[in-house]
Amino acid sequence: MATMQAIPTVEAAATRVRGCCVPIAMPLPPERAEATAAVFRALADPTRVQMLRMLGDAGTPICVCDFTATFEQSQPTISHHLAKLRDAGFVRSEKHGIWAFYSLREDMPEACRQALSLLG
Amino acid sequence: MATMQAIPTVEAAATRVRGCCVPIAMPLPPERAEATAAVFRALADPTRVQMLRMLGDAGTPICVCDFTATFEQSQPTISHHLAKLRDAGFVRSEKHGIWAFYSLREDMPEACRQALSLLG
DNA sequence: GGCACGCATCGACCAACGTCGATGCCCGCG
DNA sequence: CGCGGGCATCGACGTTGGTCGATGCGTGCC
Repeated sequence: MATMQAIPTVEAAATRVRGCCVPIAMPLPPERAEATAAVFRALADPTRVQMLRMLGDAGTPICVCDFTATFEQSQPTISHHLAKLRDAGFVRSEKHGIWAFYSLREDMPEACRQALSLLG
Repeated sequence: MATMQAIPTVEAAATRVRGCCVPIAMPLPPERAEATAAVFRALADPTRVQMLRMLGDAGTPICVCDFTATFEQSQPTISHHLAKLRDAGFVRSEKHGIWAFYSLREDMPEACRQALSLLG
């Protein structure tokens, strides 16, 4: 079945002899490629991956102080990661008195929602 | 249905008065979170996003010289991006004479395969 | 056998990122 | 009204990542 794999390769190599270095049409408009990369960039850190999984598992907003108690990182760093997730469109924050709670955005961008589904 | 959303928030805030700063159990083992982040890190660049889409659309191996002719980046930079995709498990390379062809790995890691499906 | 070509690797540079301590702001409480 | 606590912001630092020019390696061709 997989023996068909090698054929187009050699085929292509032969074709190259007179058709090399041909520019390829961009599959995505530049802004779209950048936006897609930005979503992935927000997930390119293990701490943020864990945070999103926690929010998904909990189903309820989570207090920043709980995150601070969970990870072995400083409070500013925790705030930094949460801000990244918020800027990327994954979460929103609401303040209740002294505390700030973060939760998954129910109106999350579609790209974020799909990426979320394959965390882990 | 979604009206239940606001309740646990205030509820949680009230609970916090005596249950604050409680560590959360890690949803993922650290290595797994790091591995997941690594996959996303490979996709955290618009050029690499375009490259993977091109490989998926083409269905056949693509020559490095074509990538070089496509993007407005130097040849070493193109090589660099392709190496990142190869190290992450997305693509493989084979040389035919002078040319090097890259193609999507048919035995791609599951995490990569899933991530590929939501490119764009 | 030397030459030209395609590609990978190297070294350097700058920007972006993760991390921290210090600081400032806002809220609830005495 | 001042005080303490939770969180965001700021400034600084080291590390990583994207980019390039220069170089090296292997291959096909004259």
